[in-house]
Amino acid sequence: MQTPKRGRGRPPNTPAAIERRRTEIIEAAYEVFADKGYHAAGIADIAARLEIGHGTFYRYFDNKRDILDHVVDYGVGRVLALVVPDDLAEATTREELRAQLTTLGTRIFTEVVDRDPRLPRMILFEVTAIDAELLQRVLGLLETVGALVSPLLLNGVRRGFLRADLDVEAAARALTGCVIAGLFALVRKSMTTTERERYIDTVVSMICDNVEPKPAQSPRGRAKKSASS
Amino acid sequence: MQTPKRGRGRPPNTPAAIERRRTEIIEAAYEVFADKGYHAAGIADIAARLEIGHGTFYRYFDNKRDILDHVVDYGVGRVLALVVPDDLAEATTREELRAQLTTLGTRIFTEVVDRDPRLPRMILFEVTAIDAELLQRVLGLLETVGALVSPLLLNGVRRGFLRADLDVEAAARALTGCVIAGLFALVRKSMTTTERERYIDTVVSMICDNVEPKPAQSPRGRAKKSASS
Amino acid sequence: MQTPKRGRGRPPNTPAAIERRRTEIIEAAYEVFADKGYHAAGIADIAARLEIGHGTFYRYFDNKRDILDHVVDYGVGRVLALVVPDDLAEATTREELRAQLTTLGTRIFTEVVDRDPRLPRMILFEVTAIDAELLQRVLGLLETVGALVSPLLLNGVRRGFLRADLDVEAAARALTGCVIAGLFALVRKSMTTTERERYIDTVVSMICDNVEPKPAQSPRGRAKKSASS
Amino acid sequence: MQTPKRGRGRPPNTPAAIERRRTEIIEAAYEVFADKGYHAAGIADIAARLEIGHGTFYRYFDNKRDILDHVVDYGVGRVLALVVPDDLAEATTREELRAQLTTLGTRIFTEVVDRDPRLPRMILFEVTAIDAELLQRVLGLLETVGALVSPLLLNGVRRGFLRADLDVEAAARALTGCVIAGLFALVRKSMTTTERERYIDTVVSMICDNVEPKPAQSPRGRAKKSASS
DNA sequence: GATGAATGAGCATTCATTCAT
DNA sequence: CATGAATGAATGCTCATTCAT
Repeated sequence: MQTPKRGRGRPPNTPAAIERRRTEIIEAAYEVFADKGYHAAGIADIAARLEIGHGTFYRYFDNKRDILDHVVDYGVGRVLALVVPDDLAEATTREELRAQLTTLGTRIFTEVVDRDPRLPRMILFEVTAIDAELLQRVLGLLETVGALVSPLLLNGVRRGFLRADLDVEAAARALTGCVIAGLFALVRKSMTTTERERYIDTVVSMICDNVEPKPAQSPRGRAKKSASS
Repeated sequence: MQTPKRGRGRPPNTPAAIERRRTEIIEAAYEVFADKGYHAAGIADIAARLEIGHGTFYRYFDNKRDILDHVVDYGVGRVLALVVPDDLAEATTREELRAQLTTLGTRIFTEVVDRDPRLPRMILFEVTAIDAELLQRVLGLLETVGALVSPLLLNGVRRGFLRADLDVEAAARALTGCVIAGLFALVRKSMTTTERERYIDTVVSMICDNVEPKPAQSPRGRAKKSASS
Repeated sequence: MQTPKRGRGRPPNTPAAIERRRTEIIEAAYEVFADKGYHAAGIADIAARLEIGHGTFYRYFDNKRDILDHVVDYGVGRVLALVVPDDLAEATTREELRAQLTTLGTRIFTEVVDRDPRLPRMILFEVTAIDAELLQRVLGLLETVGALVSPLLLNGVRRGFLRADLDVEAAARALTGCVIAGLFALVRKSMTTTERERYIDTVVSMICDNVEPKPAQSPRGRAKKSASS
Repeated sequence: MQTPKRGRGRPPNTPAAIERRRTEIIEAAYEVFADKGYHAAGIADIAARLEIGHGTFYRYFDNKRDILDHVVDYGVGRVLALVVPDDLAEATTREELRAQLTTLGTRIFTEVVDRDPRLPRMILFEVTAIDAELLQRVLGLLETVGALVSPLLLNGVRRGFLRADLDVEAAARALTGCVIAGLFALVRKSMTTTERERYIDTVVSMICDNVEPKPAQSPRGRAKKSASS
């Protein structure tokens, strides 16, 4: 009955090999958690996927909860690697910024989501339910991501192609929210390329083409803010 | 062999009383789930909170999962009751819309969140992790809420105080995302009134003061929109 | 949700009415136990079948175990009524006995089993598993039934158309066993009329055409027993 | 949250050891079920009897119902091992058959029952009540046992020392029934050796000394059946 | 008398974790 | 180091029984 399945028998001795094993386990755990959810998944599932004994798991991680932190790192790392990278070049025109943000958005929805649609669900919904600490961690992560956008906006304000009185922090958070809403939508059901593009355009425009409120109906009032800047 | 002794019997006999009891249990479950999380919570906790036998729970709900649906209804109902209500009056000017949206945002962050900060966490993070069905349900709910905003925007477009080419659907979704980001921030840590106000202002402005992009590079060319407006 | 189903509202006041109610409950219990088995059946099932409150059950019977005794009585009573009755007339010839036994057997397999195939399963397999007492009771019942046959055989011996040295008790028990085997077979799967007849004939013949063993191999030896009789 | 401390770990690693453990558990389950009955018995009882954790039980069997099949195998195996074995030698005379059957009967009542009087009760009354499948299984088993006798009888018919028109199938079933009746009697109360012997003799004689019905007693009457039919 | 709301003992089952091999 | 056998805390759920109405 109990197939006396042989372990892999690849004994990691060197520090490097140990690290490799840890990574394997994390990846396996990611897969298992993504497929079945944290609670429904068992350590045995993870071990089975690697064809290692489940006792072995505990040689690399303290407990089930412990590995989750690493899985989050792994997942978030994957996102950031694909999204954040390079083009930190400061935009010099509104259109450059528009292009930057559009690229960013496209990447998130394409690179990330298409590569593994379970990822956003995993991070946003699976992990956040485990305990307060992980929730805070993920929320902090999102905040951090938002913080990455701030400089771009600040640069726009400084260079004058974004409205001078823009609350950069708030706008960055709003932008993050727009991304989240997009992810929510994708978790819910897939979107066509056109839908994605239009959504991204709309959001980017909300940032880039956001002008100071005109003195409303009031006839000849000069824009007050331009003066103050 | 079996010695089930007691049977005190405080009997909700009338349909009304039964409904009351159901509500009590739902509220208790809400509290327990909000405090300990769905998985950590036991039926016994819910029963204990009401000082009823845990068998009684099963007279009113089929099982642990069953009540969760009702808890969601209860939670969502609370939100909607506070937020959605009346002011369906169509805005006739940009400033009216701005006011409408600002009020809406303020309500969400104040009425809802201040009344029970656990509510958004419960709905967004606790419930969504249980199973695919509930996840879809919550996401659908958010979509629905977004759909409620569309008419407001569409009205603005029709009346000419929102940019003519606005993708109303996308903008509504973006707006929803901004709300979510705000809730995320509030789940993470409380915000000062000023912070909230500034965030709301920023978001509302992103919608209301979003103009059609100028012909890009073209130097000092007059904004075409200004002409059309 | 809980359809507040009204009780029958037929309040048994007179002793006769009370007895009628008891009988109703016993019959309902018989049905329920026969359908679902004693353990799988609940008091609620019995009550539901009669559309009475399940508390009412306890006004007529002490507990679940208690009613089983009555159900057995009811079931056994049905059998006996159909099988045992009248023709106690003493057979005067082997053929008369043969006819008597054949009739008896036919009745058991036809009247009883055809009328309710669940009955033998109920008595033999359901009830006997409950506890030692009921097991003994059913076994005693079978013994009793066997005892009813003894006189018929004894009569045969006395009149000389059954072998003189027949162990009447043992034969009666054997005959009972043959009936039981038949019932087992019927519980297992239905039998054609022909199969039944052949089985009955075979069994009856084993009783009626059972002669004293000849002195074994010894050729023409006189039957010793005939001398002793 | 989870503090599953222990993990002593006496490890049946080899397939042989695993099988041994399985057998231990089956035996323990047999004892427990025989003593308390299936429903009254708990997995904990079985585990306690072996002084193992009750979680261990589930390493070897899927669930409570699962092991019952094995317990039946175990019980039936014990019976068959003691009863069925060897002497397949074909009888050449009626007396040899008589001896064969007598031996068989004696074995059943002595070897089997004396060794563990609970066994027949277990198989016939405990197991058959669990569910339809097990009931059918046991009944099928009995049928099979009956089928083992058929050849013996058929042989007798062929050799001419059993009546030529014997319905071998029916007779085998009847014989099985006689054995069952004997077991019933033994479950009810013990029998003296003499009682057993007389019962066996009577039954065996019913088979071996069963002759074709004479044309009845009626003096010069032609065989009435041929006439009347 | 009838009712059914309430009750909680009881139990099967899961699975993270330990540790002897 | 790796393993997986053993473990038992923990929990959802059922249902016979009681008793206030």
